[in-house]
Amino acid sequence: MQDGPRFRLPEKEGFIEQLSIDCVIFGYRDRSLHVLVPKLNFRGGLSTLPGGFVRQDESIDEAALNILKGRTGIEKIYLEQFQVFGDLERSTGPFMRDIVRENAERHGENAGEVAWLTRRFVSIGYYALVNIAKVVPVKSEIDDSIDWHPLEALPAMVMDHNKIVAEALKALRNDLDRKLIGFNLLPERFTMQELRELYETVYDRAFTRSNFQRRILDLGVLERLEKKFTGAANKAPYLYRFILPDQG
Amino acid sequence: MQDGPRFRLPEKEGFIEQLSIDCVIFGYRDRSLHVLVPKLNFRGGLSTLPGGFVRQDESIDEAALNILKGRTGIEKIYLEQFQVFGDLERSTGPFMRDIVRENAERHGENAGEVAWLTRRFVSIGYYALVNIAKVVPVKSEIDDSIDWHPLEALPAMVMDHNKIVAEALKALRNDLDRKLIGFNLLPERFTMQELRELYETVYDRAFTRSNFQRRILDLGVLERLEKKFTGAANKAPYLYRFILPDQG
DNA sequence: GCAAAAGTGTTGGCTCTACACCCATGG
DNA sequence: CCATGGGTGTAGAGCCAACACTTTTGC
Repeated sequence: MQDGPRFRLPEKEGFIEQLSIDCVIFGYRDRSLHVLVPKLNFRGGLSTLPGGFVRQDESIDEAALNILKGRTGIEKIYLEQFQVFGDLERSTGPFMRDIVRENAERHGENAGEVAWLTRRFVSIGYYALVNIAKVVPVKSEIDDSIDWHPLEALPAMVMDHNKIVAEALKALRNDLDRKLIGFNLLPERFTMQELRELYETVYDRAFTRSNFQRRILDLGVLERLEKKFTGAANKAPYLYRFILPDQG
Repeated sequence: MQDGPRFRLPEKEGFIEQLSIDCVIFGYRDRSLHVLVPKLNFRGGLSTLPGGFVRQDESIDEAALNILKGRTGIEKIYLEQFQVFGDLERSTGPFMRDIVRENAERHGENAGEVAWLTRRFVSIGYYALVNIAKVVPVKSEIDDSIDWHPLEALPAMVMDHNKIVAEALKALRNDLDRKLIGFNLLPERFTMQELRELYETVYDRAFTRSNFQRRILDLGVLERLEKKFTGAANKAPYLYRFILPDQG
């Protein structure tokens, strides 16, 4: 993790007002899906999803990508827009107001400059899939820390952010098989067992080893590579790599 | 169709800026999906999707519902948020600028008051399913007319609105079977043939009559009602009605 | 009774699942 | 040569599509 410069809330100019982006960054480790969650350096140490705003000169996808790059250090990242959260009640919590007030106290600045942050926001939800081993989590200027949390043990987050994660998981379950995107959660080369365990984790159920292998290989999107000799007293498994179905 | 009062573009106050909603209203008639599309009363008679903005005191779902009510006269309407359109290029067309200029010319008002409409907009796409027979299309103040257009013969629309319809259709195809929502496009009571023809229209392929009937009835969501005597020299079909799977 | 369309039953093929079997690996 | 885990083959169940057969209706 890196330390950012002195904290400063973003300024109003240059952003679309009352529109935000929240990202659910999924990683996979130890047979658990993990979510990358920063903890704020304000009282209570509240957790929030990594998020941001949309600049006037970038598309919403670019905005999401920039947020994701900034938090993971990864350039090419798989992301999917899955839902917009626009209820009235979602922003009425006291937490943004507290943040703005505390910010003013700390820096002796005019709280009015960032008062726009306390307004109601409509937020576009994106989820991202990353190879957890390649991520170097980067905390932002307003974060105390940023860590991977297993889905089963997420901290309580501000506003509706826990609900956003739940919806992201639904979307992931809906997409994983149809869009063949699971590979984004694994290293470039992986064994069939690793892939199967990933599927079992996402869908929270067992897949018969032999049948899973056949089903996946029949898709024709995996290239078989060399064997992986683990030193264990058993047959060495093959490594596989994902190859795109023709079309560049 | 009704005539609104004298045309006036909406004013900035009270809305979230640079955020809009576009609705793809699907109806079904003559074995074709139709979309309700207004034509603007400005030069060229451009067509656009029914749309609107989000008031500060309403959720995005409420905003979409209000737009839909206003255009169809229907209170209870099935709608689904399916995608956000936020590319930079989408709003760069000249058409909104023309509308604002023409409005100023017509009413001798200060174009600056509605200049906010010429800015970049991020738009939330909703699709709605309605019983076409129950809809009384209502044109807005800036419309010349509003009509149902078969999907195969949509007019060219402004900005990316044709693309929005295409994405709405994809979403509908993805949802129709999974969510059992096709009934929203039909009258309350319908024959199995009508339902099958609807499916054939949406998916643009044939379904074997007998197998379709079995598959649908096995879902256990249809109530069989009285027979429908058409006067034709053949067996009278049953009418069916959709019943919600338990839970109120 | 005949044509037309609705409703029901039956057969065959395809797919998925469970499970058995063989193979490689290192001790 | 044995224990362990990976890869492949096979039989059975379940699902789905095609199609045949029966029933109903009005002339």
